[in-house]
Amino acid sequence: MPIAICPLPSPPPLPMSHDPLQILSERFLDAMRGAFGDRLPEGADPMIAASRNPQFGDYQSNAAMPLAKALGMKPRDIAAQIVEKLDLSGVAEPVDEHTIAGPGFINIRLDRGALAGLLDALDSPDLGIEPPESPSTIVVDLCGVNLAKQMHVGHLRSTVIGDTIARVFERLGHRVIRQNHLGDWGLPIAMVTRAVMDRAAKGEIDLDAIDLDELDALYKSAQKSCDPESAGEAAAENLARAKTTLVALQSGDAETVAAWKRISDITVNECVAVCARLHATVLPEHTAGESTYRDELAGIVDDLLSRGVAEESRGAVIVDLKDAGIAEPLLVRKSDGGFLYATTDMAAIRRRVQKFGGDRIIYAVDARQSLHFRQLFAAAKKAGYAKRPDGTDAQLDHAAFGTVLGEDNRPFKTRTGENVKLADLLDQAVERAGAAVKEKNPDLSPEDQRIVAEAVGIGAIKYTDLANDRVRDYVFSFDRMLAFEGNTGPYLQYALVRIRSILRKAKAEHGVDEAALGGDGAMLRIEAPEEKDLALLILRFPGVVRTVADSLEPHRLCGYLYEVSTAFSGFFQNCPVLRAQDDVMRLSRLRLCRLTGRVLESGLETLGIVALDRM
RNA sequence: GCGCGCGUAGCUCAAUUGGAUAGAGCGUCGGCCUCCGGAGCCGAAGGUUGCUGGUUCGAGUCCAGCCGCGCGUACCA
Repeated sequence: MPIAICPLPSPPPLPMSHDPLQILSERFLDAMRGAFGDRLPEGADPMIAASRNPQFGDYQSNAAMPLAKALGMKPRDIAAQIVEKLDLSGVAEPVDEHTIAGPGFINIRLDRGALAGLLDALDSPDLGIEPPESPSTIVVDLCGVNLAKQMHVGHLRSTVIGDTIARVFERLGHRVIRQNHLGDWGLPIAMVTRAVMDRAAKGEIDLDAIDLDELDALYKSAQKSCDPESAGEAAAENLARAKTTLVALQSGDAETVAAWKRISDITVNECVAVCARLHATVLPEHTAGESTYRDELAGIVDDLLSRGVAEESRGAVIVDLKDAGIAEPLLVRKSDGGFLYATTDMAAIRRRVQKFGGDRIIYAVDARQSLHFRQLFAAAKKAGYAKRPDGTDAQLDHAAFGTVLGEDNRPFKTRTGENVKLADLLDQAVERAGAAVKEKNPDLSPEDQRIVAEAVGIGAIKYTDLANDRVRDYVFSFDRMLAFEGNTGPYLQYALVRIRSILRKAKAEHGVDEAALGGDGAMLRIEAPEEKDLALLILRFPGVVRTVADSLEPHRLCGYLYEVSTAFSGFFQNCPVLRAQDDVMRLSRLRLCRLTGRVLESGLETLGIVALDRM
């Protein structure tokens, strides 16, 4: 098909996207083709971006500079020729002396009518995020609790970050499969199972009534009893009994399996309850314990050996990864014949890609396991376990996160060096939030205060965890996250509360129903600078959600929502809504409020943070 | 030793994946309530982005080498 050398006299009228980045990209690409024709390099990018500084317009194209070399021209001349062919009718203001600036930046200012039109188009049920033409299947590994152990801060990050990543892909219309890779197999599990069975036999515990706190204590004492350092002579015998229990468990001994199952149920129930309180979608059906792979492990190793992917070394079986640039091999079988977590993880990749149809497998796991995942991913690809039906490999990502630190900059622990129980941490946040709510809004009923405290306290913890750059460590501080100032969860919740308050009042005092504000009910008029700032931000929403999906960095959504909230505050301060000069302006501003509120609602929902009517 | 990560205002953190004059909050100083929720808004001061080179029109961002901190590094998970 021949390429049109001449610029089209008018842009194609349809389809009209509401994403300015896309519209401008198309217009600029047309202009670039018009200006340079066949000389335009393959894949030349208009490089449209929202401008950081209002003085440089609303959007800018940085296309001219990279083209300088290929075209053998000065960037400013290139920019001039692009602008010459540029048709921005119906989108942006005409060019002026500021259009080309610096080395060759092309600055664009949307015209007010187009801005309103774009906002209007975005004001759809999906807020400008259309379902993908072909949805992908995304598997998210999250939570990762261990049998007979309470959830602690380490699980907080995996659960919160993993759930948010899952929500982002769901928001974009993809199919998401959550996997809680429960640590329910192996020698440590056998130790605690043995301990539980012994105590039950002696009548010291009641298996029907035992709770996770007791199991947690038993887990620790069982570990100690097998450690020569603390148990001395008895350790060897205890360890031997644990190994015997492991064999019994593996061979399906009814009594052992029953005890193990009971421990598992208690753990999963408690985990699901904590996750529910965290407002994170982790349900019993997402549980995929290591035990569910137990029958595949021998086959995995045999398969790897028979195809030459793995080899024997020092009595163990390894996958050599030097060709992938990794010095350390992946161990898939110990010299005593036992399997390792790497073996299980290999089986998990195979299941997730080849059985579940995963296109992208994402692990929300501590950064300290980086090497393990580099090895695992390389080995899985080498073995072909990540291969999709079309022959290409699924994308494997380790969404690594840093450590939660205490005020002393050491990993967050109690004074005695124990892990902090996650449920206790949540209680404390809710209690502190409750005190603040009581002080700031004493008129709320006790019941409402309780609901608000729960949403604010939990939201504050989650938001802090999500708002920091994922891979960095961060310092846990109730005071900072509950200060209700700056980039915090409560600030976003408050911004939304104010919006909802206005909408309630609009109905009560002006009879304006919220539903009537969509579509033709209220014409948008974007005039004041604060209105324009807010409008431009709202238009960025779909792009931000996609960026989070690409980068797996939820903090980008947090930062964006914070910007929307501050822009709304500026608007709210300077632009009277209910007391606007006339009905048209009032309706326009109410609609802008509602649209802002919908972006915040959708954003908070994607972060898994509860939106409130009052606080 | 080797590998991975991090280093940005006094403190806690951003910076549209290489774009223009590095931005927020806290703290400090100064303003804004006959006004839709003040848990708010506006302003001021505060920076050699750990150091030194390099790549290019352009570097907090990429590369190399140092410095500092953290975490890993063959049979725990």
